[in-house]
Amino acid sequence: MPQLGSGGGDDLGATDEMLAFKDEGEQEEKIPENAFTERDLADLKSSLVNESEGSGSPAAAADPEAIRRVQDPQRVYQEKLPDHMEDGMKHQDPGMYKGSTYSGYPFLMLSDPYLPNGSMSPLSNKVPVVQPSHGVHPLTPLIPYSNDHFSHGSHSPHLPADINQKQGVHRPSQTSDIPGFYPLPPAGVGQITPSMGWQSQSVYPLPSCGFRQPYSSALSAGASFSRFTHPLMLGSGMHTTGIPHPAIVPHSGKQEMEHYDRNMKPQPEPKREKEAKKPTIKKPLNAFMLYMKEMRAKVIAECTLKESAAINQILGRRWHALSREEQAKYYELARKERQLHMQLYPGWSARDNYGKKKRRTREKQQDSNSGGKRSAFGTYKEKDAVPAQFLPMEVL
DNA sequence: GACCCTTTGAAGATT
DNA sequence: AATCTTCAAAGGGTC
Repeated sequence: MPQLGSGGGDDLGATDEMLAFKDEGEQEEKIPENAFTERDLADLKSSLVNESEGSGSPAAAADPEAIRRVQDPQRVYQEKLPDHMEDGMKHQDPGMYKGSTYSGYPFLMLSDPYLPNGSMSPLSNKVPVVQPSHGVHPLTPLIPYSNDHFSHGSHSPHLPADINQKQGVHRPSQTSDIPGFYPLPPAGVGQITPSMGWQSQSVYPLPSCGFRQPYSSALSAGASFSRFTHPLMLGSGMHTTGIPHPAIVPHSGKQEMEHYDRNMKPQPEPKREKEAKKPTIKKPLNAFMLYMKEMRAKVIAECTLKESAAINQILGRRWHALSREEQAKYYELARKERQLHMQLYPGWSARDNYGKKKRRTREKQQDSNSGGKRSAFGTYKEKDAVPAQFLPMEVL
């Protein structure tokens, strides 16, 4: 999705987090989900086979999602508000955050599957967002340092006070803000209404992918938990500060190890020291990645698919089918994720991981890119895939 | 075993 | 400033 005036340079990457929500009275734009999810798999499979479908493909033109999008030109994904506006919206738009219970960062309210005894929070059953049906919270990666390391002390559900000192890299503008990043709402965790949980919403009321078997949340939950392999649980992903973080990837052999401090010059190391290399710090997950992580198990269960490429296509469509409110939640989670990432690894840059994934066929990627920059039209590689009459003015 | 595929978003790099 | 490139997750498939 193209960023509109992303401009980087934001204090904490706050340019992405909020979508421009239009009038409150807007008709619920959630498409009849089943109408297109029923076709997800069929469409996907056919499209996978006929990957080079023409731009005028009837299937593409008839895609309800596309129609929905183009019929709602005011839904401009890339329109995002700065933080202060976002915050303003939060307060001014109780409907968006469902009764102002969203004033705090949800992950502070998470039940903690990593409790020493493995038990869930007694509140978990009240907070769907905390305990998704399939057990993978979009902020799952945040859990480890949210509870274990943020709950110590009454004031700081955040970072150890000396973290930046240890890092040796300072971002004064951030550090001063740290205490305000994850304010616990006065209401506390117990007052989160189920309505705020997108899991509780009937986003996918019917099984998708054309499969009739109902989605089994129990199965999904079990599957999710069983497949859940968090770095913390694996005993790795420990930050140098002692804070475990999922972004820290232990030396697995696949990726090179690199010190997270890019200010340090890479030094030729003896082979024997390779084993002691520090883990790679991964990029924080963006909103869509969080959404994928959350919903993947569900799609797999619904569609009995395992191929990630196919699943991701479905998820991409579903992502666009989400209401702005629902997407906004993920943008917010992603923003918090980035904030926390920046606090934990002040010297880290996405650049640090450049070159760690070797691309075998750059030409393909260039081709795909040249086919049209990715846009709010998602999987449509060319806008012509959508009849012109459905295209927003800005696209025409 | 490493990379591809596939998605969107963020951020760095390049033009 | 606009555009391009890379990586983040995931797991079956491919080489």
